[in-house]
Amino acid sequence: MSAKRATSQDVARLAGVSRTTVSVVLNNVQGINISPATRQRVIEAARSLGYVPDAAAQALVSGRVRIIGLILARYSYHISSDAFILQILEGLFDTIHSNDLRLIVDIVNPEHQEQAYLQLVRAKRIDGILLSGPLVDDRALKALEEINFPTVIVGQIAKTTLCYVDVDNCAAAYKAVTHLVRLGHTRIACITNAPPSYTAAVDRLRGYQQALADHQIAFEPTLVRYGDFTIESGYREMASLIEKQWPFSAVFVASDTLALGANAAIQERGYKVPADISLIGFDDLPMARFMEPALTTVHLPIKRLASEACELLIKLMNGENLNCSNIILDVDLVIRDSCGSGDKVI
Amino acid sequence: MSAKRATSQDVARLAGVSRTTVSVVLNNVQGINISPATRQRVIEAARSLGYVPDAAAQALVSGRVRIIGLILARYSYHISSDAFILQILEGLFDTIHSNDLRLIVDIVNPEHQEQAYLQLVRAKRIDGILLSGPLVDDRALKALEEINFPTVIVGQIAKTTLCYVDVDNCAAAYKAVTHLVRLGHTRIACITNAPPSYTAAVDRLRGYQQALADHQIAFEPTLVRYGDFTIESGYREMASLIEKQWPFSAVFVASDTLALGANAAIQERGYKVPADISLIGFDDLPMARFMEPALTTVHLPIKRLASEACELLIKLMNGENLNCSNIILDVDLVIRDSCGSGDKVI
DNA sequence: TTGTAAGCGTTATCAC
DNA sequence: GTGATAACGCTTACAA
Repeated sequence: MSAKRATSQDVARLAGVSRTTVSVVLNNVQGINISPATRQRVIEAARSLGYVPDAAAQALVSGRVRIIGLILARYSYHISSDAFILQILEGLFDTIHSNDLRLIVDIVNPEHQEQAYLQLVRAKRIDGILLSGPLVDDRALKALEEINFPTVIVGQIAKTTLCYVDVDNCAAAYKAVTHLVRLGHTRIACITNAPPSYTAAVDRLRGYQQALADHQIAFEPTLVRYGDFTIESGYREMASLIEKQWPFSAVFVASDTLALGANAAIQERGYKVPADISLIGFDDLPMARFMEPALTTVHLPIKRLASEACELLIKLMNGENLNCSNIILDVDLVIRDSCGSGDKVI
Repeated sequence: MSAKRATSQDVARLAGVSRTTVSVVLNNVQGINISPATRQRVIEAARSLGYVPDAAAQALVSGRVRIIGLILARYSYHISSDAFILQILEGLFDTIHSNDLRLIVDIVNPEHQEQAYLQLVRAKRIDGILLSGPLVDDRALKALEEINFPTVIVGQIAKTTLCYVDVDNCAAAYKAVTHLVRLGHTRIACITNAPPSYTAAVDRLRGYQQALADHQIAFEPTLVRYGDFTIESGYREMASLIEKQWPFSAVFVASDTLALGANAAIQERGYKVPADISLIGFDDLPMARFMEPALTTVHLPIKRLASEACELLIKLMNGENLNCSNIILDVDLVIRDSCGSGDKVI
């Protein structure tokens, strides 16, 4: 009884009409007049049978599955400390739900994503794709472009004609470092969020360098370190920075996640933040305000980034041809307690 | 050209065989002998055409979609600070991938989850369901039980015959609080991870009380506070605890997320951890080791919880009828720097 | 060994 | 206004 699902046939039978009528009524097809009585009977029958159309059958005939793919390009062992993902999810669900869509989430290794998510597209498992994370040159992406598959990138990526939604990483980093400079710091180290193969990392580093240059501070290559998305890398690179004994009084860490690790490295070595070393982050994750000390950082509107991306994608899926209408969101500096004056150098 | 997907018909034509043969070869159907030459030709044709079977068509005929649903019962504004979710995801993907499955993620409001995820089941969008989070009494869950739909709960839930995978929350909390007692603390406060309507919260509180009782420490209702999953609630309840001036020297916070907030509340009020107040958490999230001070906590094997749950679910989906074979994983105390001796009471 | 034909549950096109 | 009928792309008895 519960075992056998009701089909539109069953509904039709119960309502005493044909399957066509059931479909027309339930999908609210315009331009066809169904008598209110019949309409009512069908709706009633559908409800009493607990009828829900079979998604596969609908997909087969309509060509659309009403599922969006969220592809996270991440090393799988990174995801558990990547709070970014959570904000994307939170930003996505409202839009997803209000459009009666579903979300398939998958993770692909940034190094060999070949085919990985293309398979979803080829099997017609998704109608559109949201790509997040450090995507470098990628053949699969090229394929998406070629077949003109609805795709939006959350973040950025070198040379592509695909839509993206992002912040201006360079400008954001510039803001952060300028804040440090204004506080009087002249020896400012930098720990990137990721290796230099990732555009976001490069852009943030560029913002750092530009801020330095615009304030007549010489760029010291020895003061920059490359992180790799993890808290651990923030800890490790900060420790290395301290050990090398190059004098500096502040650090721009291009990710709050790494800043958490950096903060621990500093304090475990007996230095105080911000008295000895000023620390500025990037992202403004929920935990930033609760770090000890509360982290000064650049606020990224990640949830909005995600929902804007999703809405853009939906337009694309509806066939609107907005070629490459990218969206760049603004960022704000959030000043808390991790930055002090730059009159002392360790 | 790229526009039109190849169908099994196309492959058959190119290989000079029938669609049946294509299906048999590509699905590696046993018991049917196909000449190696033919087999090779089919495979070759499929590759050269970039043929991937249409998932909807396969689903329609096979009755299975090869998709698992991960349902997160959360208030949407909680998810961005719920690092738990990330660990679940990380734990899931390996199993998902190696079984050629996909994952639909959805979030439902714990208060009215009616129908929300049942719709996925009814529309046959998923073959099995993984439920995480604070699930209270729930009609939809009853429905799943009735139709015997493959379901595994990550966590626990009152009165259900559904499978679950969890830790012994009570025992884990007992371990944490006993650690505090052994350190000499006798005035131990408690902040739960969630309101008392959630089983995990109640179990952890019970462990706390039991540890107290077993060590002849009187239970003080005024020393317990209820959190609500968020960092903010940890901060708020800790602040309230301090304000009330009830003497205590240690706090058991039944969630690392809340412990982060609690830690900030303590330090912002000029108290030191652990010199003035000892703090012990629950979960051992990746960030716990990097808190200032590094947080002593109970390690929950969340990734394993997730992968075990997934494997159990796969068995269920394969029709193995292991009725209610629950799995309870062990937890370990992780001693770091947030607990000191209990000889002082604030 | 390979091919033919039926059917999965919808939606959509037309006559009626 | 409503109801047959044909797709959609695949798997699988069954026949050759």
